[in-house]
Amino acid sequence: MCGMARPRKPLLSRERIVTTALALIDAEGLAALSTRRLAAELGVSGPSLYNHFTTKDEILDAVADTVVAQVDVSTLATGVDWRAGLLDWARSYRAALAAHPHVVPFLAQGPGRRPAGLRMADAAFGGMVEAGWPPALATKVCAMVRYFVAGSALGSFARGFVDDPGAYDPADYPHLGQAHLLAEHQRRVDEGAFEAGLAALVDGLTLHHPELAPPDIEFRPRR
Amino acid sequence: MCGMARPRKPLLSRERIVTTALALIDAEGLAALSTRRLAAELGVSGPSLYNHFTTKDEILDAVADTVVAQVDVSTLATGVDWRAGLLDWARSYRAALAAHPHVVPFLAQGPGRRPAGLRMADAAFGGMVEAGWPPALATKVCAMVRYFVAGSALGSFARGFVDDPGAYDPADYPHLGQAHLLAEHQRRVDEGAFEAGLAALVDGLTLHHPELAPPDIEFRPRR
DNA sequence: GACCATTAATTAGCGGTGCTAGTTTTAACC
DNA sequence: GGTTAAAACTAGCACCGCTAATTAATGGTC
Repeated sequence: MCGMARPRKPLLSRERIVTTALALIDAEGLAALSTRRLAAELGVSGPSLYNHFTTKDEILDAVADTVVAQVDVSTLATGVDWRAGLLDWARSYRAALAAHPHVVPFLAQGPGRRPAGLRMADAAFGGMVEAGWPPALATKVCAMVRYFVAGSALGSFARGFVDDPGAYDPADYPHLGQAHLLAEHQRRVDEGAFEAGLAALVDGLTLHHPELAPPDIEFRPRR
Repeated sequence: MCGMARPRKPLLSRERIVTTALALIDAEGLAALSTRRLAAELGVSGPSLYNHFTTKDEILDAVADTVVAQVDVSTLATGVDWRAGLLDWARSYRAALAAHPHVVPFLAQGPGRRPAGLRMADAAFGGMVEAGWPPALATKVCAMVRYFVAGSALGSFARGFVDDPGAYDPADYPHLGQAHLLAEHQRRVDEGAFEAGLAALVDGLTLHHPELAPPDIEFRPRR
């Protein structure tokens, strides 16, 4: 009779499902995202999700794409200064991923056919090529930025160590006496390492490809 | 009577469980590792595993530790040339992780209390400090190497693109016309990007910290 | 050798999982 | 107005991590 069949107005939409799923993943991790749990969060009963997505993986794909869609690639398009474009892109890329670290393992499978990931790849590769990088090298530059960003967003380095002064016995690990202090400096350590590594990467690339550097950059060891 | 209780010789051991689990993960991915499936692979019935590990996560921890135990940190201990130590460590680190990419998301949660991970962290940090790096910088150097290595082992850049000439419509992605060709050059692209990025990283660090460079290194743009 | 706690296997089963099938009601279209 | 499609539901399957209770062999102690 009235067993809650099709409602007057749809209770679900792809967008609502995706944003709720992302919130749940952020709050409780990838493992907490089950179809029943997500449906409960949406005030709906289990299999209703399958009227909007054919598979749980498809939901995850959509979640991943909305995360990548937050990356700002505008500076890459200027085409004149690849260093500035690369720095801005990498920082925005990392910010987007680090805001949702539990999604990173899924993201790192590559863009595949996800439109936001492909738009980013297109902008990054195109920007490097237009700035003068030969295509084969531009590919590698994009790859190494992805490596560095994904690795830094995948898991905190500092929080990988336990916050327990007795955890690291000096007899076993003579140099880790201060390691338990890392956790409380997480942001400083992780962001500092990312910034220092990114700067080293870009300057190393500049050093190895001086023909692409704008003429006003001078590279000498500062002694 | 004889319903297969305790056998004459133990059928399982922690080591056998771990190596079988790693093989299963390598062959079919993390999701394929279920306790029942692993037990079947070992010729044993389900819950028997819990006589040797208290939890599935504990099995995964042990798997992760055996992967990290493959990393060679010997060059880090020489203490004189941090550049050579860093390069050797990073290459061995990447080789160990890339041999088992499905374990990387788990590994990237940090060493925690896993002994092999801690031995590696101790050797890397200690090696940098002994080579002259101030501890705060040595920490960041170790972190950025982990970022780059984990990111590069997490998922192939090249195989992230679909091997289908029609997958990337030039109207949508004007610069991705050749992207479908990446898959067949996977090794060359991924390893080339890793090597180029690693070299850039190390040379960038050398550039930023000339006081730590051995005197025979000359850094000038080669025009 | 008798005894006994420990160990390592077993089966049964609980609550949770992704997903399918089939049902019911409403909306949208011609 | 009648038909088709859409969007919710319930029931249920095979699998999941893990617990409990059972059984038999081991290793140590008197």
